[in-house]
Amino acid sequence: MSTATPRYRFAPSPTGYFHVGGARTALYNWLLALKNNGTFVLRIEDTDESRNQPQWTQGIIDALAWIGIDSNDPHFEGPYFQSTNAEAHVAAAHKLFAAGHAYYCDLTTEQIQERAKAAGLNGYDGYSRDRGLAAGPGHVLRFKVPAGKTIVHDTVRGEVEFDNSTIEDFVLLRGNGTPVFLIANVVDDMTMNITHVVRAEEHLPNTPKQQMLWDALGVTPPVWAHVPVLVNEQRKKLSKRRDKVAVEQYREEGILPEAMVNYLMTLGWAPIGDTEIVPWEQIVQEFSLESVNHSPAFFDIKKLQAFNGEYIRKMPLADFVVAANNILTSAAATWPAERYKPEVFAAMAPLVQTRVAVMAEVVDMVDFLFMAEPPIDDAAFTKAFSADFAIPTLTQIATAFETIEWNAESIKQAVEAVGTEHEVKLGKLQGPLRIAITGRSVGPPLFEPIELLGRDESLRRIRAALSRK
RNA sequence: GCCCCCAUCGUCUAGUGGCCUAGGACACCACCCUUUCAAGGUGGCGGCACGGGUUCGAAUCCCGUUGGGGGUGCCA
Repeated sequence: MSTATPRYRFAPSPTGYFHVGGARTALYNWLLALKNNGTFVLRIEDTDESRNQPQWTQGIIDALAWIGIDSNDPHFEGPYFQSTNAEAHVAAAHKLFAAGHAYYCDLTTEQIQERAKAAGLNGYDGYSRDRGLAAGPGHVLRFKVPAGKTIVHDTVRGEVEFDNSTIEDFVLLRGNGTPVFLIANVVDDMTMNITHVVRAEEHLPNTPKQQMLWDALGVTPPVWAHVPVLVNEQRKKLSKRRDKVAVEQYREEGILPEAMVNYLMTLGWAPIGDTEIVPWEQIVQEFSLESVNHSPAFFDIKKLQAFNGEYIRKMPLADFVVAANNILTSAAATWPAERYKPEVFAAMAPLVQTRVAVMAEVVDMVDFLFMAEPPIDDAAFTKAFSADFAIPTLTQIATAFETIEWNAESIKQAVEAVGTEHEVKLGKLQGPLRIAITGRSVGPPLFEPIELLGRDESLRRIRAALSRK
């Protein structure tokens, strides 16, 4: 509740690739820091014995940078590592013990369960509260939850009341003396002078416990805010196991960071007016925690892609060409690298830009220009060549192609002339031609790429298709 | 089981007691445009979970029901 510079924090654990839900939480904290001229503190919560991998930390920093959270920005502070502060966590726990707010217990998990079962209760019953145990191997330190109620003031949800009798005496220090998340998290927030804790709703049940810790340690708790979780189509919290949640994966597919950020911000919140596609600056200006929804939001990949398509179309052509070149020269390319011709793609780019929702799609859109033998879709081939006009018109088109001036306009005219003669509309007529040239039944407009491909290669492909039958 | 949160078109949302005959976006459908496919344009389909209150008046306030979700670790 400090009146000084607000300090927000994002505290992920480095247990894998970066989760879109984490991205959203980070974004909230970041934009609040920007909006209120505060600080965004990155703290890596790496105290899990087994699941941490150092390389994930860099992954987090890279992913944050990708969505615009720049570690060089003056609003950014960190990263800090929770494991570094283990001594402070233990010290705080000892302080709690010394002050009578905590006690040691030697019961094993199995014994606790047995007792609970016998008593018809659930969870730990406070058995060791008054046994006066000292620290020792296998003794956990538990917090002595006081009687009464704990009221959490949550910026997004209002007041949430918990009856302390429903909260068991939770563990602060493990049997081996190491601190547990609840205390580590609180002590770190304290030492880092965090004023606002903005995190996902799954932490709401932890909050009364943490608030009791702040109180017992004699420090005013921060402002709490719990934003709703992101869910999948089954309305379950997004999970690494069954859902596509890796930010890195979306990046690789060619989701633009601006689109990802904009989309994420429309989950649980909406900018003023009838437009959802808005610049980040506007979001920073209009956003408030008080206005975020209270219910979980479905992370809809289709809509993300629609946003992305719109962002792609809004890009200046030159930027689009650069972005596409990155994909086209990456491992995603389906042709030998030396066959790629940037100038050929550049000529095609305007025709491609309105036709892709994610950048990865440009590969299939132009592959026939760079592959020596683009594979032919058999079903599409059979269908296109089953028309009785197919062979005669295509044959005639080939003949015309031998002598016409070689540019898109006259190529189009030549094809149209054949269509007029056979009374076949251009839409139908181009079917066999398209298959012959591209191997597919759909794609970008045909005549420009035919020009780009060149007379000889175009004729070769048409004749190959003709003799395929 | 227990604790907590939540509830507007299929989905994301606008809406903070009269401006609501409930607005927009994605998806879907139709038409226009058109060189296939897109893009663009126009139009359409479709919603306040239910039941009680409060009020002159309720999507908006209260209670209950139902339905969802989260948590319930010596994980974070």
